[in-house]
Amino acid sequence: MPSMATKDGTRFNSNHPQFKPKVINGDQKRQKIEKQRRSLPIASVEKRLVEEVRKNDTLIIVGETGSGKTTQLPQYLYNGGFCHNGGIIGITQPRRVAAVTVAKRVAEECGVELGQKVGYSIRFEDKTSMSTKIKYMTDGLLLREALLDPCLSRYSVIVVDEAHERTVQTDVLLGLLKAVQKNRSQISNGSSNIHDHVKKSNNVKEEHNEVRKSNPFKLIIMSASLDARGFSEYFGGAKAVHVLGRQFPVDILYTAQPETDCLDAALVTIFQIHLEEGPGDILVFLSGQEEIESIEGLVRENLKKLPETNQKLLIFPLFSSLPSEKQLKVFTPAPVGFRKVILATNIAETSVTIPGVKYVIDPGLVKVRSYCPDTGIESLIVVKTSKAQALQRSGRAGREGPGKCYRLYPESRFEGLADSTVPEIKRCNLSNVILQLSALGVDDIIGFDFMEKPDRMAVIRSLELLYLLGALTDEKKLSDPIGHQMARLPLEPNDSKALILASQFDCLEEMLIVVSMLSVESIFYVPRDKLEESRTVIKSFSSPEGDHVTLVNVYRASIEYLEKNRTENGNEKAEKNLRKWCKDNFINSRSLKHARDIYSQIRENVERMGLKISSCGDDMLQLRRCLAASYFLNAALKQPDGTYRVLANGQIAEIHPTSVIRRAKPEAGPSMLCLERQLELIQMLKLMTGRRLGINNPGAHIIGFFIFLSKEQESAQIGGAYDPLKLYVEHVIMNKRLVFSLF
DNA sequence: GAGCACTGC
Repeated sequence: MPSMATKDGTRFNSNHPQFKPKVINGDQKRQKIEKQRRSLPIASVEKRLVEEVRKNDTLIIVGETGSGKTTQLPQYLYNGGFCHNGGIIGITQPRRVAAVTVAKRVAEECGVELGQKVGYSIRFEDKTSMSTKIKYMTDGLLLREALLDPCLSRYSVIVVDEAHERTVQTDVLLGLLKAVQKNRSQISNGSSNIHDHVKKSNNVKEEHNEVRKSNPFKLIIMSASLDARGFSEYFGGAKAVHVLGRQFPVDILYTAQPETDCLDAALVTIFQIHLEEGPGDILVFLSGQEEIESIEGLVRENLKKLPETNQKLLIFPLFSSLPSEKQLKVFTPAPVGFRKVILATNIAETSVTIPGVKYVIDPGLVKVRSYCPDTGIESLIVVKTSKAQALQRSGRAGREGPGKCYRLYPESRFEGLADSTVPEIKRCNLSNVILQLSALGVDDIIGFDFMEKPDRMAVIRSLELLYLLGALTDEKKLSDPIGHQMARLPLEPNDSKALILASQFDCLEEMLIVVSMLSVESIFYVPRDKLEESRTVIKSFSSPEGDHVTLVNVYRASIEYLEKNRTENGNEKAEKNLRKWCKDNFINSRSLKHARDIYSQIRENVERMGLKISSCGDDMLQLRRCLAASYFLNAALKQPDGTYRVLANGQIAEIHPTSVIRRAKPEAGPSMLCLERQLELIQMLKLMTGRRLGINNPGAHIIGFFIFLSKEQESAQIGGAYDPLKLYVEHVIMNKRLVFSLF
């Protein structure tokens, strides 16, 4: 009889009819939950943990997977009286789904309605109320809250969960929390010297929360990595406690020799497991969509060559841009006698947990974002994983029972890997971080107390951009009103600036669409086998004015479809039909929905700021000018040989093959636009060193990543006080001066 | 004619 162990250790027979789940009454349910709670590893140290928090203002908790720290600790603290005096417990998560699912679970455990004592708050969704005491949220959201209330005066405890992931948001938050803690302890000691900015921006709340603020502020950092030293040192030698986890043992296997062809090695290993090992699904970690799709083809091909009885292997690709309905398929259990193989990116490392996985194949590579401060370009590169990451991957095989992990490299290579992944803050563009910190009153970014300092040149680059966008003054303070407005918008600085400009040039309605669409993952999704068909469909949206206007067309078309459908079929049906419409038009409906959410949020933001919202109808000239003015650093010149050269750094650029202006290669004619992100990729490939470009290149066409102007237009009177061409050329010159003075 | 890892406000 096959039997399975449930999470709480009870055993049940999965096939026997009498064990089908019965409707259980409330009391039984409570008892079951209580039993589960008590069986968690962390339960045995509840008293000690509460005591440690009472004794220490900052505590590091290292809890392995399955310890129950995320759901239990906040409840222990609540019961331990940490919400007295009206303060609340905030727990931050790097991901939205985690905040939501954990909050739901804890509300259930507490036997309360979600949104009352226990709630969550994420972008677009706030399930909290006046009575909420335990609040789960994303770390980014807490950062936004800090802009309105820099002392975080509502909170008596903040728990930063998954701190080992070291996202940009976590790192900024840690620095901020450290400062808040210092400020609040000074206030409670009566020696207040809190920053002026904090006082000014918080006048009303200050009085309101005076009582609470005098309470000490407890800070708890939770990490899954075994090494707590870094966090402890950063927080002045804070105490660290360890909580055991609950994981099944995973056998680690290495190859004898280094593999030359990773894909081939992965392929061989898949079949080796499939043919020789017992039941259990296989999870393979790959670097990206391309790799996944090619290995998928190879597995299918090889499978056909096997005897029919051995062909019972089901293949599931899994990556973030895959439409949701295809992603969901990995959760359906394999039919009896079948085995699943999941070909996944990093998404399966933390974000998605797939039941049934017993075997993990880890080629030891990962695609990461990297940032080159010299060129200011972000790109994606494939690098070796860290030890911590390899550990995280192998752990995916031991969720439900003992498992095996096949590392496709020799053990000696493992020893040579970095202990942990380089924190994101050291490999990304910092302009948004700096904007946020400036809004919090931090003027000296280089001196800010980061756990790990970002590259100095990267800071300078980003300061430069913000200065050129008009967000910072000469004194590196946030400018009024532009800087303050930009900091309030949840967008990239360039996009925020585009909105502000658009409000002055009567095209804010359209710019709202553009920045919303630019904020989401790629809007078109084309399956490999439908390449030809997609081309004609997508063409129906494309505008000779460029990719931005094309995005406006897509958005408008979808809204028009939705609204017409709504009046005929009602809201729910209309949304359903829209998803079908998206599929027919090769649009990723998840991305479109996301864009619509962002649109409404940003629209509300700009309304509150008092920006004028008007539409330019079908005349997109001003819209393009505003884009050129905000993305001026991407301005490039067309060379006589047909290539483009970026003015700000002299790099050779090319128009992306998916751009609607790829073919047009802008002749003299209307201005053209194309997608900045796509060009950045090409730009990266065509790096040019050395020679910097003269502005007065005869015969050259000025091109933005966003705007093309022919020679004729360049000399023509653009008129009015607003001249985008002049504007960005001036800016570029200014930028060059700045850059050179820094070298 | 080429390709975007994963999050987040």
